[in-house]
Amino acid sequence: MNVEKPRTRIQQKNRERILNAALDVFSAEGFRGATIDQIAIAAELSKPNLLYYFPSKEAIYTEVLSSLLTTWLDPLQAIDSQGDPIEEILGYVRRKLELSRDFPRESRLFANEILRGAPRILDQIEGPLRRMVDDKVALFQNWSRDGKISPIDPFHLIFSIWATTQHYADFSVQVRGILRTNDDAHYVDAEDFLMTLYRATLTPRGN
Amino acid sequence: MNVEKPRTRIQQKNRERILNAALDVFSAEGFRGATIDQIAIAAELSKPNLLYYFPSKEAIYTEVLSSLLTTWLDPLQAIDSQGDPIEEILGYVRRKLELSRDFPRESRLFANEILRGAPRILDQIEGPLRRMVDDKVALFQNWSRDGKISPIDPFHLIFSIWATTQHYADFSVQVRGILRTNDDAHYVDAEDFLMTLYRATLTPRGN
DNA sequence: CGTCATCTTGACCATTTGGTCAATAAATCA
DNA sequence: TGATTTATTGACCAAATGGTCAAGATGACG
Repeated sequence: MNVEKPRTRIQQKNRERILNAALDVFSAEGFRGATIDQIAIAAELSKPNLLYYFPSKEAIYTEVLSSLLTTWLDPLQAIDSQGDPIEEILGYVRRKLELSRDFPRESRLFANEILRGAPRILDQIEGPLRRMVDDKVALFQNWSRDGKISPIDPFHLIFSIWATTQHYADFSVQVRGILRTNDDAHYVDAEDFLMTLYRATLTPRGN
Repeated sequence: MNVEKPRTRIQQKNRERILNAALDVFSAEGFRGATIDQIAIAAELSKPNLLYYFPSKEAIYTEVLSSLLTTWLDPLQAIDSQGDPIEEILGYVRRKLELSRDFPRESRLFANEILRGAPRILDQIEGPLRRMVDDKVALFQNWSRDGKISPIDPFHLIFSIWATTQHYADFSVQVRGILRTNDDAHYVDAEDFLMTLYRATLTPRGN
């Protein structure tokens, strides 16, 4: 998967610094809002030096974005068709929420890209992601048919999970402003709430 | 409320055109990504002419943003403490979803502003919005105490409603990419799903 | 140490972009 | 109609920004 070839350890180190700094800046300012200078400063390199490692701002951005994508979509794949339906789905919600808590920069960068119309990852969405969603949708429908979970629309179930979990990263300013908090303590309550929300919805009537 | 004083009808018309064009461009490109030229072209005016009506890009942006804000937060206020608890909350969800469908530009502009850290509306969030949320949270707690709705965390309930409804506007590219759709037909299914989701969660056990 | 490859940077360039201004055109109105 | 106010624009400017380049510094290695 990782086709990179960081020949020297200096290259290794500086590429990492740049990509990390770029994630900081891009996630906070968006692609257009970010400047090479900001990234260079954050990476503690001069601008021409940064451009020695990457040919352009665009190249840095696409590398950050694509390196993020797999990690970001992984939890969905991890849903096990052999496991207990409700626990599998709740586990997915939990993992997505953890992702929001632990990787908010990635979440915001992704959100920003989608907001802008996903110009660079639309094929990823209409390709691999769509296939994986279709796969899980079929699984959910089987679970519904077998009475393991309530008969709800599986597409919108997935959308709602994405929405509710990513909200805590993407809209964290609003969440914190309303809860009057600066730390991540509210993630505990968020998890409780989401577990209740989805358990209530997924548990078939008669249980 | 509207303290504007559009003296002539030309001013009236052109200010409207500019604000509408600005909403188009800002919601699609974000503040930094948008250029005065783009807005001017969209409004079919020359750039200096546009700057005859508004002193700066910033001024256009803040006017668009603030004119949006009241409309955006209104539905929350409309929740009636005298109505049927579950129907009131479901009605709120429905109205928020309609807002996403009918005013996606506004939703995306708002989302973008929050993503960037809400630099221009943080006081609105920590002021009026927070007060309104606190008010409704207290109401929900009363309903919970009286057994009218399930005992769930009212803050996170509100967050989840914001998240699930705005998702359809803010992430519409992703939603459409996965559903293979270009129109708004999926909003019907979305509404069904959300009604089921929140009814299942809010209905107290024993009903 | 000497040589070669890698790394770093100050100076520079072209384009984009927010914004100004003086001059002109179009309304408005006495 | 003529005078005055309002609206419009081409030309222009300064700053910001993405990117280049030649020259020098630093490492790797026999």
